[in-house]
Amino acid sequence: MTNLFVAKLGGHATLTTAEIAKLTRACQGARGYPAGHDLIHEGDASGGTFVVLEGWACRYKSVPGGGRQIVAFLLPGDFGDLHAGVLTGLDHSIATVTKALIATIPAAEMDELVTMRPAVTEAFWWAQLVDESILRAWVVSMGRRSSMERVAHLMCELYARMRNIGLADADSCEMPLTQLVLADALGLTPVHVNRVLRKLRTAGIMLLSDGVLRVLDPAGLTRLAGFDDNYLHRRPTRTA
Amino acid sequence: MTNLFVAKLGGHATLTTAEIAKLTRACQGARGYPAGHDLIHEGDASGGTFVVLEGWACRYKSVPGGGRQIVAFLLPGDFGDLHAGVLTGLDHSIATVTKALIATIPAAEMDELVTMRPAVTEAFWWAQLVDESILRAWVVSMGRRSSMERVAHLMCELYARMRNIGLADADSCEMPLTQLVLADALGLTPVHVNRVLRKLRTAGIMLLSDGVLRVLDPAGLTRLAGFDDNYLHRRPTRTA
DNA sequence: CGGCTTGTTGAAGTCATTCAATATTAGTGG
DNA sequence: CCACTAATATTGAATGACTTCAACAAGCCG
Repeated sequence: MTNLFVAKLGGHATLTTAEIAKLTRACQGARGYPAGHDLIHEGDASGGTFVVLEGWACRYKSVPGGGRQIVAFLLPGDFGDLHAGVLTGLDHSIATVTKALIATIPAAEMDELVTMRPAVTEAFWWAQLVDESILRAWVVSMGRRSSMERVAHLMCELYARMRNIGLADADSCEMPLTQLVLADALGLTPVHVNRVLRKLRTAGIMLLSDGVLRVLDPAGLTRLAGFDDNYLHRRPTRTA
Repeated sequence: MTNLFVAKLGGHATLTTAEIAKLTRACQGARGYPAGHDLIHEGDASGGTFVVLEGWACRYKSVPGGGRQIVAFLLPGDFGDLHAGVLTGLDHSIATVTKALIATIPAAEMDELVTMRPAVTEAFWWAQLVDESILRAWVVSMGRRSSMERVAHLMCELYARMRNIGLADADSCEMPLTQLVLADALGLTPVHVNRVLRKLRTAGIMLLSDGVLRVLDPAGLTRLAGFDDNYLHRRPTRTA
């Protein structure tokens, strides 16, 4: 199986064979974790960068009162904080969502990769900017979309991202999110997520069950969500 | 008056005199704009970077149906997208909130600044990461806080940021936001913003009027908001 | 098998929206 | 400087979206 981390970066900058080798090697020490496992916790000093090789993870912030708000999903090929060496402490936590295979790149090695190789630097910049762009889309969803539109939009985002890394079929993909996790991500209650999913199901728009998303009416889903994938910035400026 | 853009970057990396001069010079061609003026619009190819020297600006995304969601406020010293040359098109718009003095740095010049000078690069990285961190805090606010907590949290954020750039008094600062703009930022209706502000006023917690925020009960406001300023990452890692 | 997590549904309540009307302020032109 | 107009602020009443509380079903793991 190809390394999706390297593939992702390589898709947005022309990497030399040496750079590819270096990035691949940095992922050698990957380790498996169970679902729901905290990789790093809010307040910790950041000791490195996590790269998700298989499975899903998420960033989240705890809220006074006991709950949490998920602020991003990390899919295979995505990585955690590059904050290492730049910011003081982590302002959020990272946890696995499913059983996952995670590589940990030490801060020093990461620094070297990011600093020394212009192509790699650019690829990281790109990834960082896309992350921020997704975050802006989340704010829009939370602020201006109804619960149904919000669910639809998240499904569109995740399906598009899965497709970008070759992990989606024509009208379905893995979506290993419990309704509780969805609620944590969407700013809704699990109960309401359940009701919204039922509505989407009975409306013949989409179906989420057993960790699989099936899109029954792609055009309808996109329209409902008000989804436009341009914010995922698929294509790089310079043609490889 | 000092250039807050240069001051901000200088606060997080040790800049040489030459670098300071270069950054300052890049802001020479500043221009005034009226309030509510679009500096760049969603979908445009990004032609440079905006630096806010005086006044306030915001990033926003339009939503199908006519409204908009503000996703960030740009205070004096803040700058718009560094996306130039990395991403395809802009996924959001930038507009002035008040009458503002804005410098426009051409993409080429920006590239040179960002790429050639390690200290400047690092400062930009830092600023970018803080922006993202603020965005995460917004998602948490929208997802998990009541309208009153949300207003309180935004006031805390903006007051803290104003203080960081030396534009706040002990218990008050400029806050040139209409209730309509606040509503666009908080994902609420203007009517409800009005009611929340009244509640905060009659509770003796804070007072927002005539473009000025007066914090009557700092501890109470912070507690209500669940505000912890560590996500603004005030201090850099390397001691200057 | 038994316990735990996840999913499902109903009924009641709350928070924020919507609609609508009026007051206040600010900006503009005579 | 005043009159006029538009933008902003304020308040009430009714509606609606989502939450809360509660109960139960279904699947999964040890």
